[in-house]
Amino acid sequence: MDGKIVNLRSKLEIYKAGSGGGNLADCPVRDVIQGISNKWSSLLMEALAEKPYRFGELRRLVPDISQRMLTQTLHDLQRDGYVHREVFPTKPPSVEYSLTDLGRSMFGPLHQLIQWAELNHGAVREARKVFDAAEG
Amino acid sequence: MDGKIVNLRSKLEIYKAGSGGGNLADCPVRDVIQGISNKWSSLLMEALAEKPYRFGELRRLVPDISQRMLTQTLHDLQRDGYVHREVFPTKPPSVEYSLTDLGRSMFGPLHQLIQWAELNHGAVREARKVFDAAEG
DNA sequence: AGTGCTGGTCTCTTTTTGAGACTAACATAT
DNA sequence: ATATGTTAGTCTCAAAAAGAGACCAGCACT
Repeated sequence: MDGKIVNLRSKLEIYKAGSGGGNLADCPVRDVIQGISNKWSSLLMEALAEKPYRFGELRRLVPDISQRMLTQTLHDLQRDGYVHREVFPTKPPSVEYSLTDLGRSMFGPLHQLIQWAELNHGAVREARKVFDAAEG
Repeated sequence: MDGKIVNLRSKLEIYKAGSGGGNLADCPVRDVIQGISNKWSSLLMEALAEKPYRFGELRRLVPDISQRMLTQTLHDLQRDGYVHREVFPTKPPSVEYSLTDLGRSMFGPLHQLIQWAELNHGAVREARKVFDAAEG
């Protein structure tokens, strides 16, 4: 019965959940989603899901990210608890980035979305072509 | 057997899929993911998954989006084939936005991610608190 | 004649991102 | 001994994107 209520609940309620007044603006779900909805997060998560990487390896793996944005995105992913950063006292020092348990947990659904993109990028590209042709 | 090969394939390969030289830079999957990895797309998809909305309704539903970004995000979602835009010849004219089949298809995995965020935003917020306390 | 509603566009300012030089400490090559 | 490369960044400045808010046309209602 409670389950029924949950099912009937408007999907938007999930976005509002936890913000008493039904206010979308300061919503914890948005807060979390926006942390991973940026240009580089999903790509770096995808890389680190494969195996841990060092800073320079990631830079070579993703050649069109700037060093500045790589630093910053990794920092943000670490702050949100998805990524673990470990410094090894080699000379010169090396830093390894790996997914935490929380990161692996989040990567599950993220990977579903990436797989959808793999299967459907043809449809999306076709839609764009049609749209661009129609408006000029 | 083919399934085994797919399973063994590096996860990053999905991101590279289709770009012959293994080049991540112009990859169709990135192209699609970046179309929905921006500040407002997932929120508007969530709203339109509930039911079709008119422009002004969306604006009131998401009070902190600027009119300019609402126009632009809806335009981009329409271009990628997720959203249908229909103009009704009322006075003044009204415009209704709704999900297409492709949009509903994409919303499946997206919604999984949003649900993850709902379940885990506590952990993320806690991680941020710990991180911020540790570095000052 | 004035006001309001519609779904936008235009301009200006602030924020975010990108490109690239610069750092320090050590290893290796010349 | 001196030059060069490696590491993981930071710093500065330019370019792009986003936000704030004025403005628009067409019509209804008062």
